[in-house]
Amino acid sequence: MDYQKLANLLYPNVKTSPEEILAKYPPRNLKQGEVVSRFAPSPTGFMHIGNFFQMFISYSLCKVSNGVFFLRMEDTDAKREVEGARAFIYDILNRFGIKVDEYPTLDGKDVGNYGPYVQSQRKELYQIFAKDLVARGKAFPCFCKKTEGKEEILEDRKTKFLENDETEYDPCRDLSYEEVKEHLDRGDKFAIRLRTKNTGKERIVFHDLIKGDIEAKANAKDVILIKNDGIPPYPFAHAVDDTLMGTNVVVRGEEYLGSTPVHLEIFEALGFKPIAYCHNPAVCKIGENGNRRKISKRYDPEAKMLYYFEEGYPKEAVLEYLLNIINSGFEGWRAKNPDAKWEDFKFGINDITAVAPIFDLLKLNDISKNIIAKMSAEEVYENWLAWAKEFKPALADYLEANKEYAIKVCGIDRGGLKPRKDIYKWSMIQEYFSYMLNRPTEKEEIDNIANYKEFLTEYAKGFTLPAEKDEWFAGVKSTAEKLGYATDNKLYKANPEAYKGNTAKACEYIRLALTGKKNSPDIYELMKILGEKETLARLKG
RNA sequence: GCCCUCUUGGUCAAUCGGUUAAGACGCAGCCCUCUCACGGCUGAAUGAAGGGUUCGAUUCCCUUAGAGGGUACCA
Repeated sequence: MDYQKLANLLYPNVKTSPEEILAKYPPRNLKQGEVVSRFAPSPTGFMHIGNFFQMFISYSLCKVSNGVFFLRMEDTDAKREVEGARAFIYDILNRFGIKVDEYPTLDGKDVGNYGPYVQSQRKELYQIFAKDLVARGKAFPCFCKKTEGKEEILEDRKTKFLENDETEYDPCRDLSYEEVKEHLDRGDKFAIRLRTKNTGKERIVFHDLIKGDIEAKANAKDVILIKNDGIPPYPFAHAVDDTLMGTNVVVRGEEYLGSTPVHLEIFEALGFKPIAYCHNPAVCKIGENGNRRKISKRYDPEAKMLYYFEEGYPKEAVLEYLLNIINSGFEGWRAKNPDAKWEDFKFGINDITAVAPIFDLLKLNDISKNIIAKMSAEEVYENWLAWAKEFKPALADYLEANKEYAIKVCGIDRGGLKPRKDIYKWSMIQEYFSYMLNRPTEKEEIDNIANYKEFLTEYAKGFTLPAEKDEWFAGVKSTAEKLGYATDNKLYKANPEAYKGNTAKACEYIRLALTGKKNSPDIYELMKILGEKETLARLKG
């Protein structure tokens, strides 16, 4: 069989040789240990935490090694493309401050020397390598009926392939030149399949950066290299693209682990050096049946990366949380370096998690609380305002019109050694400090509380806001004492019947009058921010 | 069915043959205190099961179980 002749029959217009292409993509000039990796999303929807998780591992490996991180748009499946999805990918990356070294711009230009970075623009490249494979007898054209639905494919395969799991040789692998020509003359479309060299008995070992050495059965299927629409499915595109682009670590989801032997054989057939793999597990949730299940956009709002912005989580909180579940070294590092930026964490390749983590919103909240607790009142205000501008314009207007006051509110119990840690997302501040932004409503119920009115009437008499907290507290105590409240808690506890209540009770009344709530930050601090006039108005009801 | 991966408290997890099996979140209690929070202290809670190997297994090996993934002209 003259394979070269066959190749020319299949691809009469492809004249370029693989060598010429390879020469155009010289090896990158890298120092020892520098990682070249990529984020290769399909523009099929809104960015999912799983994509982001995987991207973030890839990005971190590049960053810690001072390597190259690039973006490749995998848009070979035009049917699944969703409008706006491309722009959305860039939007999320930008929001999180993820810097990409090489990428395709939205209007189709390339930044970087190893493009095109959009797969749909690389069709010729794939055909050059496919033709070469045919010419060397390592691949062949397949004219089997293309099927639309999965069932049909499987039905088709049942009759086509052996059931013994040893080999899956395609019936077209031994078509003669004449038979191929006949098909072509009839106008039949062809796919290209790999002519596997294996017999189903061979085993291979490959190394995974997370899981270590993995032994598996070598590929023994004549897998598709080029679909009959001329576009390669993932494995062939991966081999060609990542080789030409100089990728040296491929970070991808665990779902690819099983097909790695296929990829390895394709690399070998092409004469390419294999690339290191890092198969990361999926982010999970506990399902209704108590088992792990992949976190899903449909059921879990937190699966969508935009969710964190809608809710108003600081981006650092989300990133740190992810680092926390990606890399077991992070939390310890954070404990030792409480004030360092997350960017300074030395991401250890050996510490990447091998177990599918269960997403824990409570932990995220905790990390977020600590991050927000370290911010100044001005920073909180700016973040809150930026969030409101995007998601709650009316609130943004209020915040801008009352900037000074709003900053004071943001500053409540902030700073100092033991800052308050209640707030973990911007969207909760408005409700949290609602009583500072508006007078409390639902007064009637409060007014009916026993002794409430009596105390406040007395307390409001001649009320002035002292300059010192001690003085203020003395005032509260004096009113309380006058009305028969205990100001010494030990005495009160020993004999509660003798009193109307204690200082705590008195403070509760004041707090209710000011905030409408039984819990709030320090009363005196609130009074100072509200001002004497507003405080008095609220005390008088 | 077959193939691959994973399995330490509720969650994230440390240990890389010898520890009273760290730490964080969450939970409970106590202290502080004008409430709540913060902070401090204390506590409950973990090696999937069964076999080996070893003086000694959470750690190494095997079996089983469970979970996840794959088994497409999807990625």
